[in-house]
Amino acid sequence: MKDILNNMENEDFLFDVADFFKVFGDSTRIKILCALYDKEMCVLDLANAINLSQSATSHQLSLLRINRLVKYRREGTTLYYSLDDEHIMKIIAMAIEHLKEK
Amino acid sequence: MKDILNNMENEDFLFDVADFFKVFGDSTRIKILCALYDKEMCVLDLANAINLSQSATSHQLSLLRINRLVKYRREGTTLYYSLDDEHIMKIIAMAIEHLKEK
DNA sequence: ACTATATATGAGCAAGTATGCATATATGGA
DNA sequence: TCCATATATGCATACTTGCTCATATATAGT
Repeated sequence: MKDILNNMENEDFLFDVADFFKVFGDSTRIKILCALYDKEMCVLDLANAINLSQSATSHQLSLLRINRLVKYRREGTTLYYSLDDEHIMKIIAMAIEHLKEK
Repeated sequence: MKDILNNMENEDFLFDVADFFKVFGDSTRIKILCALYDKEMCVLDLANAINLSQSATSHQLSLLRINRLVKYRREGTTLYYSLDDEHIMKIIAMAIEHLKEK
């Protein structure tokens, strides 16, 4: 890890690492990701499931999209969102395990 | 994951999960954790290593302490900080792997 | 072209947070 | 006890962020 710290080029990389965690650091987004683990969902159903406004849900989905944690497919006017990467739930599961231990 | 969402008791748990990630969602704290991966360090050396004031460094260490990510041992007036859990760097390493892929 | 439905987006606000400054606390030595 | 060194902490501030409201965009049907 020392080489990561000493190299200025890699200092930028640590920002990326922090930003990556930042995406998971919000309970609304965690709820969205957990909901999508079970099945793909459209925005309104997702909003109802986590008890949040359509707008707020869409804003958060946009953030998750930018960070490539979710993807979507269109069917008419409806967008069905799903997880972009199996990897993601493993990371959340890891955190859950860690929390259960302590 | 569905049962986590539907159960109100578990809704609190999702806040804990988000809070856990929130601690990692700051580049200063990531720098501290990476620095401590190599060896235990006192506050001032740590502050110099990551180019931050003593005060700010201490504030962040306090946060890391509360969340049980770091521990310390005293030697005179000096406190030597180290990682509290081997588990922690695995989580960071997982994020790094994820970022390298995309 | 008009309307309805589903979603996205920009602006603004309130709440949270990271940092620096000043100061307090703690330990050890003279 | 007084001083020096190392660290912690309360407060103020600038910055970030998640939400709501209003509005824009997109698709499909009539």
